[in-house]
Amino acid sequence: MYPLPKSFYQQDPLLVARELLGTVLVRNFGDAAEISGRIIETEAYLSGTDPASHAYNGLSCRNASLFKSGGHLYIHSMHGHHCMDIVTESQSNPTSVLIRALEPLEGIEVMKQHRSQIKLENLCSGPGKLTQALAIDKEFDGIDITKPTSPIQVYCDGHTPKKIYQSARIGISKATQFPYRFYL
DNA sequence: AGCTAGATCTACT
DNA sequence: GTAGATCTAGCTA
Repeated sequence: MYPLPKSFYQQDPLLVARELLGTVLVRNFGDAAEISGRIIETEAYLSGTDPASHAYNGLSCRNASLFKSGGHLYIHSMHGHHCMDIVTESQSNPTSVLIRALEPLEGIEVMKQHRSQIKLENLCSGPGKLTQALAIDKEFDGIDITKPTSPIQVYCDGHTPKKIYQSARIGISKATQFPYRFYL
């Protein structure tokens, strides 16, 4: 069980999206409480050629975190929910990986409280659901998750996925043909 | 100040 | 599977 290093995130988002599957996302509250879940669904967003990316129309106030280096978070709100991206590559390449779904591991009772839901499969099975379950909001936009003090970390625990599926991305209106979604 | 788009969720059928 | 609720940033006037 070791945290993924900064160099891991500074690679191609398509590779990072695939390799993140099966790793463990940990939400640390500073005290004993901890929530974690295994990443089971991701999507890659590219720069330049990808009209679906929030970076496509250039730098603005809301997407500034996308223009940081790999290993930072990009949190954006929409439809009354928050979505969480991990930024990939470097400042000159505003790419990222959207975390779409987790399999709950630790802190399931706390997740249920955050979500007002009791069914396990409803806790983290969507980008807006998992941010709510882990109590992630705009406060976390732009933080560096490779720092040991970060309240959000991603660990590799040696788990290797059996089979990785790939398909078109979900919930977008542009560039829907690119198969940049990965899931277990 | 008003309008729209947007990487969604829930409850219901 | 579908409809309706939901919030915010960014744009236009």
